[in-house]
Amino acid sequence: MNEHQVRQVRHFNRVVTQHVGALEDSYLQRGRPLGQARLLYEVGSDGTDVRVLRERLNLDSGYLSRLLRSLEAEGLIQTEAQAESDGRVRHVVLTPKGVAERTTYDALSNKLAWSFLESLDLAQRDRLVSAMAEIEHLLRAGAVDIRAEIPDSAAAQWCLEQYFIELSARFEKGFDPAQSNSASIQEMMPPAGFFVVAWLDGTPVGCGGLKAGMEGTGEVKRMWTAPNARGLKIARRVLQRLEMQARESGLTRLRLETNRALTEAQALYRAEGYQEVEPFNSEPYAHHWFEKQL
Amino acid sequence: MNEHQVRQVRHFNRVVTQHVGALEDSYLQRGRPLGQARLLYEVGSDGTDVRVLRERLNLDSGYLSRLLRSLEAEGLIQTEAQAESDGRVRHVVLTPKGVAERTTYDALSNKLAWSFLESLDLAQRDRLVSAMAEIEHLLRAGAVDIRAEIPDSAAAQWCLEQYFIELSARFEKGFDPAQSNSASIQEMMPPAGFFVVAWLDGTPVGCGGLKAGMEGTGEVKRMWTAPNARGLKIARRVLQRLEMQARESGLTRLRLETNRALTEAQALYRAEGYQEVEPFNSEPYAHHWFEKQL
DNA sequence: TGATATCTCTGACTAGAGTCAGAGAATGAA
DNA sequence: TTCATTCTCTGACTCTAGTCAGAGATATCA
Repeated sequence: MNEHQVRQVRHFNRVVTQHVGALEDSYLQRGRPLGQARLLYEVGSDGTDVRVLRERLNLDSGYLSRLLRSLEAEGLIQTEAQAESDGRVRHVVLTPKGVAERTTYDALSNKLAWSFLESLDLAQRDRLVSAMAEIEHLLRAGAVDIRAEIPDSAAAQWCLEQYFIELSARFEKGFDPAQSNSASIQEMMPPAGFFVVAWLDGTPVGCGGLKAGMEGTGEVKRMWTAPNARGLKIARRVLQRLEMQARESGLTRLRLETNRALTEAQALYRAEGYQEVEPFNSEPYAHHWFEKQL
Repeated sequence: MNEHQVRQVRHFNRVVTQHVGALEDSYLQRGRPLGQARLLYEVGSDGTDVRVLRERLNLDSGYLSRLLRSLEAEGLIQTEAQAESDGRVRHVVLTPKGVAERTTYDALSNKLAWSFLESLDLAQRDRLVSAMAEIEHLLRAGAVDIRAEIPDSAAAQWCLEQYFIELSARFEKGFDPAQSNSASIQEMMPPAGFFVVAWLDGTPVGCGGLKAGMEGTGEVKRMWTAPNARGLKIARRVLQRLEMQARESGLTRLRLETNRALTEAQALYRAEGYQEVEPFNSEPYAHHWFEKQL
């Protein structure tokens, strides 16, 4: 734990919350409690079911109901049961006045954001905005959690499915798992193997499997990262996790094969110390074979 | 107002507050309201006068008193009148238990900060930390406010004093305002002239004056930036503000002279379009004379 | 010395945010 | 058809945070 870095993060948190706190104040200017303002914002211009609001904002149903009542009393929203659907759930829509009010809040948010940029010159604004993008990106990367999972869990299966779909699209001749060398659930499950899923904000965004073989050699299989989560170094972390597990299981060598279409994967393997070797199997979809001593 | 930038700032604010909000939750884990926790933290290991706390945290005195009472009831602090000083003000110190508790909060903060870094690799950590430093720096730069001020206001006088102190230190032969060409209060005050002070967080951090002369020519004087606020482009903004004012007053040319020790000032003048010219006065401390057509 | 100001404290109050228990209507499963 | 479940709503609370008005002690100014 690098103390200088921790101190910088703490200081940053303090400064930024101070700045951002100004948003709450500007929201309160409208003379409406924050809870109501947030709710008004969340209803959105197309309307929402009450149950969805409850879930999204994570509110007690009684509390939410009261918030809705007060917005309704102000003439900002209307709630009604929607015909043709579950008669228990109620649908909330903004009245014209509500739309106007929401627009005002939106403008306030814009104004606050602009106040961050306003007195900077153009070059500084660019730097600020890209530093912000960088931080978001890295926070996102840091929020990824890599967890062991059995390969027939729903999450793992979903990842594998996405993986196959992607291979079909990217390989010149498509991809049919049945034609390919095996990596069955059993083979990637303890004690024979190992499987990990990468999670981000409650959804799986990547996976990878390890299949133990003969003579201390394991095989890395099914490495995949969701398209919307690339650039977060997820595959690298998955791979490192598999290697860790391989070492713990007493394996001394890892092998893998890959298709020439998957250039970013090859780059990763080389960067992580895998050496290209002669084909060690007859995988029909492979063009490159790699190996690493653990 | 660049929409893309505004959107990025808003998004950043959302993401970051979400992340940082975790701190509050972790503070609440200790089973103590946030207000008390903050106060405990602010008392610090050396103790503080109650009045200072009131001012720093901006709390109502009744409210603060009650918060202190509850921390006292928990055995975390002690308040006592300090001998040898104003008998009205009370001094708060942490008990050993209070010190321990404060240390725990500190550790929680560290842990949260660390959680930002934890699952990043070393290169990513460096990038995160420097992006954070960059943002802080730019937010600080953005918070600088440049305001017109009469040059005998307390803030202006303080700046001028600091300016003279700095010149004395930096010039080879020291600096004596009496030896130097004049830039009196009258000369830098409307209608003859103009004076601006740069403010940051309620304290003056820079200044600059404009002295109108003959034939549409004005002189820029007393450009200064506080050492702890350099790198924020304050001098540039002050200069631009003076030029704006000069144009509004119908001036068509600005002049200024400077000492060879002030290299960063010369760089600024050149960057802002000032041309070095032959000496146009006999200022004894000057080595370079500049001029710009407005 | 007396008037005024300052500092801390107590009492009485408010608003926001949220929790919890249950009621009533609609829905779904056996 | 019945029984359990889901969804929304009302009523009754709680806790935190904060405001406001003064009281009592101490300090300062004229």
